[in-house]
Amino acid sequence: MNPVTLMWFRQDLRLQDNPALTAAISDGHVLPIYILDDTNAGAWQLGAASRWWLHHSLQQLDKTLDHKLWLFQGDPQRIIRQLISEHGIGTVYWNRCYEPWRINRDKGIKAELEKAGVAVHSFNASLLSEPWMNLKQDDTPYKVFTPFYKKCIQQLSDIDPLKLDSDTLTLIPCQQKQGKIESLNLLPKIAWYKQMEKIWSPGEAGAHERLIRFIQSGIENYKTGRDFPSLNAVSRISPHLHFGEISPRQILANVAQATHGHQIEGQVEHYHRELAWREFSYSLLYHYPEITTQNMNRNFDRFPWMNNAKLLSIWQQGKTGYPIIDAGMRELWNTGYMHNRVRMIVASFLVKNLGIPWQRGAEWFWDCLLDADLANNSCSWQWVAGCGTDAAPYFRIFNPVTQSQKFDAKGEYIRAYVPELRNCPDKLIHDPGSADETELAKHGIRLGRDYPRPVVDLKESREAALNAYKSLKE
DNA sequence: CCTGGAGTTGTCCTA
DNA sequence: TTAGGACAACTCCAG
Repeated sequence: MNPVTLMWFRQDLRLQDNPALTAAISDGHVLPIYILDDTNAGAWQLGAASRWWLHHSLQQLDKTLDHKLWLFQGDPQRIIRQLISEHGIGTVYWNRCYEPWRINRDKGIKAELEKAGVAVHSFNASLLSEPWMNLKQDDTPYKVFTPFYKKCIQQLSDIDPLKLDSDTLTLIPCQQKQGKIESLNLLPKIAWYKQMEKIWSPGEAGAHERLIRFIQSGIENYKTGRDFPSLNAVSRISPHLHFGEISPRQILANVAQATHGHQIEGQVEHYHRELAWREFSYSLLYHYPEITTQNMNRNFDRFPWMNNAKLLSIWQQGKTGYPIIDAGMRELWNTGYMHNRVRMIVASFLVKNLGIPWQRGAEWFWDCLLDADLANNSCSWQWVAGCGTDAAPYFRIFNPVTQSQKFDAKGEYIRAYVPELRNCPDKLIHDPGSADETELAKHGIRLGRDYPRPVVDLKESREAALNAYKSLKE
């Protein structure tokens, strides 16, 4: 009789290019499980949007596993211990995760299992190179992106994804009660996700469809197009990537194959850089786990933040009176996503114009983003706030009106998410707060009633931010 | 250890 | 209208 092996799915909800699964199959009959772990996650339990995604992603995974995915909720150590004793499992397989709390948890589980004579095999399924592999010559981690990127590219040799022949897959069928995704209660009571259902297709198949769409139209204009939120020039693959429905290796291989001979190396290179940013964030998180809450640059610990709860709430709701900000925040709320350019603008606004600590922004994104990812979220917020290692200089403060004129000149993005400005002419749409009120009235907009007045003065708040940063030096 | 060059994404003012 | 420089210094990284 074949031995039973345990395949523990985590952030790798796919069958193809899944090293742990491939290894588990070659070793015996596979018992595939997923565990919703709210026990060990602390402050980083899955946000509401991520739960919606996970629900559907698990549904898809279960389908491709012939409805044999076992689902659990609770502390994985206890659950796995019990499974091993009930099913005589000799080996456990998983792909590595890199969040500090998951690393600690997994270490504990591995230690217990090995002590009990159960073998544990873990693999890299979600990064191009392990965080402890891509180091400087002196074996310390990189703190600056560009040299990290150069090294990262040099090390890329083998990007051939693993192929899985599903005929070789022999799965242990689960009992009725362990097969119900509904029992995980991942969906909210109020169905605010209707919009998301229209836009997104969680799961492995959806991930590949999304990538194909990007390769067919998007990547050929990626380098410049990626800055314009109304264009479809970005991949929108981040939530798929976060849940491991597709691997960076698969992305690279598919992009390379599809663009070969198309003479768009410059565009492809820029896309590679974005994947490398993800690697960089994971490297930073691994080597400096405190970055999820603490300033990398500790000088910022003395920063005179305002902590205005009312302003935070106005920002969250997208009612700041600056249309590009409000459009971004409403895109986030309604679709679980925000275009990268707009993420930078709204983040700069929160931290520098509203004077609110980056952690508050990171928490909101964590709850609202379908692609909420601890490494990317923490590093990106620190970058914007200027307290990261390789951060934007402090005097680089985005002006939401200038950015809007530059990257959404015709207001298409704004109109898509701020319906009350739909009839506002291009000339006024970027900054209705300083427009002539009789002029606005002609287009049916009364400030303070149809659309909010600006919550802060850009010039004043910019000055205040610059002074606050200066005060760090004293 | 020393040295020189470089560092994702901007804005504003002046000439 | 447009182009160029100031904004600050500091740390990182490779040679």
